Amino acid sequence: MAESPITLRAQDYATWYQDVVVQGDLAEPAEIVKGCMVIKANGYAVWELLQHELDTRFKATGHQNVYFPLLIPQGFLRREAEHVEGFSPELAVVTIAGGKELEEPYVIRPTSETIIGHFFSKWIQSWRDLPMLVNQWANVVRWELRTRLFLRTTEFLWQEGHTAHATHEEAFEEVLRMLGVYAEVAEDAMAMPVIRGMKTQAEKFAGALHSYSIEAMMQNGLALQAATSHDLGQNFGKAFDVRFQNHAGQLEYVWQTSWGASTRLIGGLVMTHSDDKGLVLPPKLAPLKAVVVPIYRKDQERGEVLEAAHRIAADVGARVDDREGQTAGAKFFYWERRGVPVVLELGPRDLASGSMVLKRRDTGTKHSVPQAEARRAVAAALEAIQSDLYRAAKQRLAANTVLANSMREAESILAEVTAERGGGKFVMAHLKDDPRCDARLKEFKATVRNIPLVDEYDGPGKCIVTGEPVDRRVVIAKAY
RNA sequence: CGGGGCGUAGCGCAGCCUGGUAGCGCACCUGCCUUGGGCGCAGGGGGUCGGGCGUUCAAAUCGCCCCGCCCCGACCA
Repeated sequence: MAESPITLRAQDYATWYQDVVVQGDLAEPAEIVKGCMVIKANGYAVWELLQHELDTRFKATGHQNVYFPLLIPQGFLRREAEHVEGFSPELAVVTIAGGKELEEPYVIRPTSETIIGHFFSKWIQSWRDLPMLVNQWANVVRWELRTRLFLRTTEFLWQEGHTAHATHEEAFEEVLRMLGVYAEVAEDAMAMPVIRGMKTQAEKFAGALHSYSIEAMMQNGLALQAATSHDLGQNFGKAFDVRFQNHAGQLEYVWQTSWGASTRLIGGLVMTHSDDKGLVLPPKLAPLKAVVVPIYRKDQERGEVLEAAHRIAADVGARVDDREGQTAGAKFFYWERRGVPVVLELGPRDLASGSMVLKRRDTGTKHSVPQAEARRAVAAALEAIQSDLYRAAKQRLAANTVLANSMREAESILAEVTAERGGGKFVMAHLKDDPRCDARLKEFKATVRNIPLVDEYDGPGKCIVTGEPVDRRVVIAKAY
């Protein structure tokens, strides 16, 4: 028996993750371009399914897709003080183009609030132009020091929604609406439970009034910020002079929002469901839902088996793995590593009995099914896998969430946690939204993930740093 | 930027200390054989040993310089 190409989770979780991504043919490190990755066909197909889940919901909530330039005049970033401070360290800048030094360098967009603010100011004159609801699917570049496939790469793919509204109330509704869209895609399509909440002032988006996030728990207990939605207030409106005339004829600055989710979601998908054998994909995001692996010895068997395999595959919408020169066993491992939810085994014994063997990727269980019921059996299995994966993830989240009532307690729970070793928890504690409190957590490399919108615990309590009253517990964890 | 490690076939590595025909496993190609969880046998192709300079009759191996990558730290709305 060949040795598994995948490091065991218990041995080194971070290496396991990298192995699953590479062996599952999702992506590989670009190597020749520091910190970047090549998204391979299997990974890109997952991304396309995710895009579809998101995009249809964006459109259903009234947004239209647009596209803005990759390059942004450097001066644009400086117009919003917090924004430039937050992003400057991680900018890639173009200083030479067409063989000549540019008078004003361009930055490669790390996000597009600034350039979109510029155009909003051209497009918006009247209350009749509002709300302005646009979304962009794009690539962005952020020069991070530490990269990991999908979770944090120098260049990544994402969508960024940008909206402008006449009132703060309306903008705030939009912020929560889109956070809800993200949560729905995470939970329904990705089978990944999330906690909706507000970021602390220390952790918010550079230039926002408030940021909101959905936070998921990976198998090693680390948190992953899966998507964000920002209440930008009038900050960018003022920086880019985006004004409109209200019903009374007065000029007002617009209230803006922005919200984004990226290819990072694929990393979350991997670390929510996959196992020591490799990738596990929830059926709704599996590019291939089922594969038929034919098994035969003699030429005569081969013909009969392949014929039945193609008939069944057409019936259930599966692919037949009819590659020659590879044994059935090798094919089982191949599809297992790639996360295909259901594998149907079909050999001479099955032909004789008019059945087939259905194997679930998530549980590894096999059972025999009459060929006549193939379609129904596969559909039922896919449905069961989708809901079982969600249930298991939800259970893990609950099992690894703990309460803490002092800083010492929180620290002792999280101090030794790393991405490699695992053992992470979501520590629920009362903490004031004050950068000095965030700073105390940083001493042991933890952060406030968010302040949940819905309090599922014991309501008000005393901040474990300042002793001041706060109205609910926050999520403290180590994060990617 | 500080500390550590590594560059030898597509991938993973040995060889270097003690200079003397560039090797192993996987992958790949051909043929036969096999196929219910990574088949086997036989034959075969593939290398400026990261780059430059030096020492030497002779350098993957010794010396100097340079480049790149990885890990830990710092950094990561």
